[in-house]
Amino acid sequence: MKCDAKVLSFPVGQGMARLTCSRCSLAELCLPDHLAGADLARMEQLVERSKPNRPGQHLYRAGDAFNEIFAIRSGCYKSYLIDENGEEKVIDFHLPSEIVGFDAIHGGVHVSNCIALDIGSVCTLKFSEVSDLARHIPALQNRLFDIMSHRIQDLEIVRGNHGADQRFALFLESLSRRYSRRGYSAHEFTLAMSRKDIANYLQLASETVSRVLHRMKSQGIVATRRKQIQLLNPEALHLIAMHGW
Amino acid sequence: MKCDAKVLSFPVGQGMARLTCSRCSLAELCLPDHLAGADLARMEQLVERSKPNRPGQHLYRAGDAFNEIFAIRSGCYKSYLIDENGEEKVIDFHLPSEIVGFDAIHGGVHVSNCIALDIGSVCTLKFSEVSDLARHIPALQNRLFDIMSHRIQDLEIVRGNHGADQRFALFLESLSRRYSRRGYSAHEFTLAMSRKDIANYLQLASETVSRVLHRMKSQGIVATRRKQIQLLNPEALHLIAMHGW
DNA sequence: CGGCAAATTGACTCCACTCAAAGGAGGTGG
DNA sequence: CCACCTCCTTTGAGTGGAGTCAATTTGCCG
Repeated sequence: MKCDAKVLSFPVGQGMARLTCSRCSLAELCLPDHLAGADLARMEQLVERSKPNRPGQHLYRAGDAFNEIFAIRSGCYKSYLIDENGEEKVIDFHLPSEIVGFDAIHGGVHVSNCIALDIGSVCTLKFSEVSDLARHIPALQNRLFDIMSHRIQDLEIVRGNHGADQRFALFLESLSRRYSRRGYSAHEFTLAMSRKDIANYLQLASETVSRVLHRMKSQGIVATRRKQIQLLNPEALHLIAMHGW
Repeated sequence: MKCDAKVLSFPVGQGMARLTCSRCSLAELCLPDHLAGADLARMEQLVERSKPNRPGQHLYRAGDAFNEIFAIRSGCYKSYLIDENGEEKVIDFHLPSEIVGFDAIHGGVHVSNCIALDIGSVCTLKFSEVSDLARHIPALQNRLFDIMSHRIQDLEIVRGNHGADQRFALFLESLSRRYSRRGYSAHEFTLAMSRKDIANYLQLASETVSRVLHRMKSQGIVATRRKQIQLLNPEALHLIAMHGW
């Protein structure tokens, strides 16, 4: 269990600053958005920075007691369910600054699983402390409602009966948008998840994802090398995302 | 526009009680669950009872400013989107005690539409007032988080790549469960929505819904007369819901 | 009764799944 | 360092289930 978690959590003075929300580049996309001054300071005291997760490590599993929510600091995480037949169902992928765990407030027990797809780290917050604090800081309460509302919006809007190409194009556009908002390139990024995971998420067979990708590559819309993907023709991609092939 | 809304909202003394949360049979499924005494009284003051909605009347439309959430008192409502091609996409159906509007907190503007499918009525609550009050009543804040979390859970879990029969069976079971919790029969209820709406919601063609229904009727699993449906063999229905046909 | 919309039924098509096999990438141990 | 193994990905061929188109029946409301 030897790892440099301590170094990350409590860096040793000089040069490297302590990682606080106020210094975090993701703060404005994350929980403390619209918080400042004393409010931000109080909020920061609730944050516990965990040691990095290795690929395959779980943040939580279905059945675990719900106590905390997690703000993703780095890496890519996957939420999934195991259905009554033992089949895995990918719910969503999560990128830095996104917050996971809200689906477990109701019932007090996690219903989904969350696993790291690559090396990544999260900030951990006891939900009871966050909600207590929210009663004293309206902006924080608003922020919590806003995040959950946003999640509901996303889930409601995703529902849609599209063809395979359209679904995949929408998926790429979603990733592109989210990456670029976080300061990464909108046109070249890493697909941290396997084709199988993508397929499962999009409710397609993994072979179909391969074929879609092949079609898009042959038309010069995207290029791939290993897990890297480039969007060479975002306009064409957008057309597919809108009106199918 | 002549209707007896007034009678429903402000009944005239004798016999019929004023409709307050404390006297509402749906209270424990609705927003004021776990509230009592003075807290419940303060909460009730925020509630505004609207006049009944006629079929086809909108509670809100996409683009409307978001100010209030609605607790459904009676009737069946439908949430839907209009996509970029002008196609309607049914998000969900809502039964009494369910609360709609949470998806509009983020952005402050409604993204979905909500329409009455039959005669029904709702309680209206200004969200800003509710959230202000929630800061003083922890149980109310918890309740709000709980309801939104529950909604997220439901939306996450529904995602699934099933066959037509399985999807329809799951739909019937969901309605059955919800109706029975509300004191209605679990085995006989009204499908307030059209076949087209059901099909749209389940992401099927309406013809497919007809065929599924035909198959189930011919096997004695359900019976229909007009919009009424009876579940004659819930066990068989459950098998279909679990493992497909 | 008449007219219109919703629901059903039938015939045909097509897209995505399944099954199957080959090609690559990464990891392990000798 | 290479051989081997395994898992992931890609590619191909054939099938099936749901969609589409079209015609008919049923129910609804004036």
